[in-house]
Amino acid sequence: MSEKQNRIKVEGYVQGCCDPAPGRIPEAADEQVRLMGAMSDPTRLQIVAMLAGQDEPLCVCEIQANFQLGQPTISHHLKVLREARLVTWEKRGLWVYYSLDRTTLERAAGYLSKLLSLSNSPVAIG
Amino acid sequence: MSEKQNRIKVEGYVQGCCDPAPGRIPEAADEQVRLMGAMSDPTRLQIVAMLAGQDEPLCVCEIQANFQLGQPTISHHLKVLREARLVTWEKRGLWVYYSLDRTTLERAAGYLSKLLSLSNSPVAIG
DNA sequence: AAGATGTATTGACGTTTGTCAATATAGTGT
DNA sequence: ACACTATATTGACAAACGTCAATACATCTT
Repeated sequence: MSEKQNRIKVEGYVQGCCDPAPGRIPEAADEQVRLMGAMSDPTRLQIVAMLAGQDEPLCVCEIQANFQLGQPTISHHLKVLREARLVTWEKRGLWVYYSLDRTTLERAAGYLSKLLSLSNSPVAIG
Repeated sequence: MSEKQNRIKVEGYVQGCCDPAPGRIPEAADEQVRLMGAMSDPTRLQIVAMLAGQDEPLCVCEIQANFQLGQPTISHHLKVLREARLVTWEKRGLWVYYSLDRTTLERAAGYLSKLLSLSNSPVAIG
């Protein structure tokens, strides 16, 4: 009554050795997957970090000047960040200015923190 | 003396319209890119979330039972999480048990939080 | 109206990624 | 020794991704 031995045989061959879900499956966290994906490229994460360190928005060429990448590539990365809602943009004349969408980054940071706090809550001691 | 007009012409054609780095470029955050990459797949993020909600480690088959994916695919995702040091593993008899490496997840959460706190510090009000 | 400039879009191409089927490895029980 | 089981590894393949060159679009200047 202690060891793991709940294998289930169906019609002679093994269907699966263990029960599916332990506790509960946390929701799929669909948005979080997209956020992590948006930040999983070195260029994009650095753009996010650049914008995070800034009070004023940055125009595309200012951003581009920090990388050895062509302008279309930077534009592409900015589009990914835009679609993930990690940045907002605003057109002023010829220039387009990007800034960090802090509420979105807060959701990402908050999600990871929530995961960390899921199971180190002080449980029953008796 | 106010508008953006610092284009630099070199030998007749434009070299770049803007100065490269504003403030400072935050370090490349190499590990963070790998962490985000490891969590940018729905299956892997859900595995992380599952482990986060658990006090006891989970064996591979328990994890697999929550997905409609083959065993080699789950094994592959676990390998990615292992290499990112987001999980630790331990072999007990036939089974391999995985648990969350909280210190790594803390670094990821901490990094995002640090980005958020970069520029909303109370600055000069005069 | 015409040229120049900042940015976005398109299309192409090589690389990486997620998945599976097949196989290998290691431990268990008979 | 042999069958069985849990997990990892390998190889293949299609889909997604990062990058660039070329082009389009929008705005400014003259």
